[in-house]
Amino acid sequence: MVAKRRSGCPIAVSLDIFGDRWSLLIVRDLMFKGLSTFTEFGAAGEGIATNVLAERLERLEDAGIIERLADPADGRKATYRLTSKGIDLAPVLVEMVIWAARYEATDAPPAQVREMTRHRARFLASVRKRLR
Amino acid sequence: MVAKRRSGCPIAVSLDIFGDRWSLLIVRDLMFKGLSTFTEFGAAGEGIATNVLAERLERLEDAGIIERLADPADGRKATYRLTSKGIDLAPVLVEMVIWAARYEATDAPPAQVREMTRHRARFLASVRKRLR
DNA sequence: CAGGATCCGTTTCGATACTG
DNA sequence: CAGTATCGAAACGGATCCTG
Repeated sequence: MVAKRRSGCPIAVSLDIFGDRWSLLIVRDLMFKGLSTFTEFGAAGEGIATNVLAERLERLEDAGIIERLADPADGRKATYRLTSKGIDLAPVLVEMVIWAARYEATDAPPAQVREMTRHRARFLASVRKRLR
Repeated sequence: MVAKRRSGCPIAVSLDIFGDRWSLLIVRDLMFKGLSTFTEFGAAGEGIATNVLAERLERLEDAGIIERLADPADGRKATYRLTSKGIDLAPVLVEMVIWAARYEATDAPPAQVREMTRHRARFLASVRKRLR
């Protein structure tokens, strides 16, 4: 990891998360789709390779955005979930979804997207409650 | 450019913008720093190479997020500015800045960041007004 | 000189195969 | 199931060159 360069604007320091396609998708899957295991991310994403997935999960964990919970009964099994820092990414994700639904979506937005758009605050509250 | 894969969630279709570090920085520079020329982006960013900058400007223009305005008097000179689609990225950027300022910023947030955090709606309105 | 385009060595990515 | 190892392909960044 290269040392962070200084900048007047704090967006810059978070580019490792925001500037990466896979990290964002993993957070989305955790936040909106209720996924939590390695295999689920691999299957549900848009085709992330296993090595890349492993590296991004580690990076997100190092950044304190997700935490890894090893199953005490079965060492092989592990689940991931968002930390409070990760949950606080919800407004960012929601704004992305709203923007994308408006300008980029090709098919009709699903119900969840409509809920985000029409009742943003209520939707955010329900996400927080569910993930906590 | 690879064909877009289908997905239930519209974030996926916008990864060309959201999943790229440089595109995000260019939009930020246009939106919050008032930059508008090739050279300004190159100097003010965190060290983007000219070839990469040229390609991202083209990509953002193709996506309809920025538009290129050639100076009719001086063919050498060109300025870029956000389209309305690009301006509508403001809420996303603002949420990113707020999040980053809370969790990642190492130095005290500048005045602009405080304004975003404390008076989000007012700040967004002023951005819209200035960029229109 | 501004705004790129081209070339090229290096890094990173990603698909597949493999392993505890 | 949850990841490593490998390796070719793509992207990056730096320098330089081109064009108006």
